Amino acid sequence: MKYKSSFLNEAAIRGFFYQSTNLEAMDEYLCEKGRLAYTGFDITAKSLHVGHLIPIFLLRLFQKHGHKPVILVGGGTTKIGDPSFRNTTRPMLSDEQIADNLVGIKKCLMPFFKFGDGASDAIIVNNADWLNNLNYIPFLRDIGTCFSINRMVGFESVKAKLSENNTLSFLEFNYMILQAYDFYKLFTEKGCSIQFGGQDQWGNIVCGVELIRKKTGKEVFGFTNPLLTTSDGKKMGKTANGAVWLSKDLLSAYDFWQYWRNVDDADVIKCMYLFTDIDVNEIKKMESVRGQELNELKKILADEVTTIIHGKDSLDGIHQTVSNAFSKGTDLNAMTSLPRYKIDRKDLETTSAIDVIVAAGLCASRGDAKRLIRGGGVYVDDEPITEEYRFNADKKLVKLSCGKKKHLIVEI
RNA sequence: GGAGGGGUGGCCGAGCGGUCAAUGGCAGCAGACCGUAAAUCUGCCGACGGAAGUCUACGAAAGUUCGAAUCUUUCCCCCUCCA
Repeated sequence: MKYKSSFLNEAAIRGFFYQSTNLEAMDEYLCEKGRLAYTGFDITAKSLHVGHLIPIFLLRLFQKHGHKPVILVGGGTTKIGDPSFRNTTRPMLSDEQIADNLVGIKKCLMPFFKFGDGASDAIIVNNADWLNNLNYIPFLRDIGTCFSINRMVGFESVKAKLSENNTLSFLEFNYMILQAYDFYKLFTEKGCSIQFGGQDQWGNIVCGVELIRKKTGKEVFGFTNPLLTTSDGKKMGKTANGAVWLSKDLLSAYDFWQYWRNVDDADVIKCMYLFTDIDVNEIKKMESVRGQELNELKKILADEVTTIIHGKDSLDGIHQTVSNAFSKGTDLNAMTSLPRYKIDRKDLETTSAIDVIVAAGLCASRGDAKRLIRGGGVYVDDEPITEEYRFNADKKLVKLSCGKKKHLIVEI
C-alpha cells in the first residue's frame, strides 16, 4: 500500500488523484476517521451534469472511508462566476435564477450521500450565508491584506486568461479571494481542513490554504482530481443535446443509461473506477477485456452508474426497452422507457411522419426531418421510409426511429 | 485622452459592391462498415415550401446604390500601441 490512509489509497487507485499540497501530512491526517473535506459547486444551472461527477464520487469515497463530506453550494460565488481557464465571461444570473437552480442542484446531490448529523454524515452549506453580507472595507482590511496581486496574476488559471487578450474583470478577479475565504470560514467554523476540486481549481485552492496559514498559522490541505476527458482528450459529458444532466427532468434515465452504454472503448475501465462502487479488485480483473466483449462491461457500467443516480427501479424499464429497441420485430409494449407520441385516428390522413418527427422534437425543423429521410436515416418499424410516408391504422403501436439510436413509439 | 485594428452562421475563420444563405476547418447529424465503440469513406448541415421561390441573417441604426456582409454616417462593444 502506497499510503497510510485507506482513503488516499483507494482514491489513487481509482484515478482521483492529480496533485495535492503536502501529501504526507494529509495522509497522516486522514488516518483518523471523521475528518472533513469540502468541494464547492457553483449553481449556474438547474442540474448538475456528468462533468460534476468526479468531485461527487470523490466525496462519496471520502464518506465511505468514514469521513464527513461537506458540500458547499455557491449561492454567493455564483454571483461572481469563476473565471479560471475560461475565455468567456459567465452570464450574470439573477437572485431568482440562483435560488431556483439551488433547489434542483440539491436534489441532484441527494442520491450520492448519507446526510445527517453523524460523524460521517454529509452536510450542505451555502456560501451566500457568509458572503452576501460582507462589508467591503472590513473585509479588505481583514482578508484583502493577505493576498498579493503579484502572486494571483502568476497563477496559470489567471495567466492563461490574460495572455489570450481576454478581459478579466475585477469582479471575476475576486472569485479566487472569495473561494479562499470560503475555505477559511469552513476551517474556522467547522474544522474542515481539506478542499477537493478539479485540477483547474488548483490556484483557487492554494489561495485558500495560504490564507488559512496566514490567518491562523494552521496547515490545511488541497487535493485536486484530473479533469474528466475522453481518451482522445475531449471534454467528457457533452453530447449533441448539450450536457449529460443528472436530473431526470432534463435527461431521462433511459438516455442517461445510453450515455454510459456508448462511452468509448478506451474509457470504460477508467469510468468503472471513477463512477461505480465496484470493488477495485473486481475492476482490475476486467482490464484485460478487449474488443466486442467490452460491450458487456459498458452495460455493467451503465447499470451501476444509473442505479446510483436514478435508483435500481429504473433499470427494469431501461433493460426491456434496450433489448427491444435494438432488435427487430419485438414487443413495443415492453419499451416503457421510450418517449411516446399519440396520433388520433381521425388525423391519420393529415399527419405525416415529418410532422411527428418535428412535433416529438427528434428534428429541429421540417427541412431537417426531410433531409434526414432523404438520407435514409428514418425508419418505421425498422424499414426506411420516404417523405410521402403516412401511418396506417393497422397497428396500434409503431416504432419510429431517427438513426439507430433515437426511437419513438407512435400510438395510433 | 491620442493613434490604429476589429465585431461574419454552435465555435474558429475567409470574403470586402452583384455570380453570397456566405470558401475552408472544427463540432453535429445521417449512410456505408460494424460491436449501440473508435478510425475511415460518402452525404447533409438558416427557416418555410414538392419545386420555382419567399423570408430571416454577416454588432445596432440610418443612408448611398438598380443592387451592400462588402461603401458612408452615427452609436455600442472588444483589442493593440502611446500618454
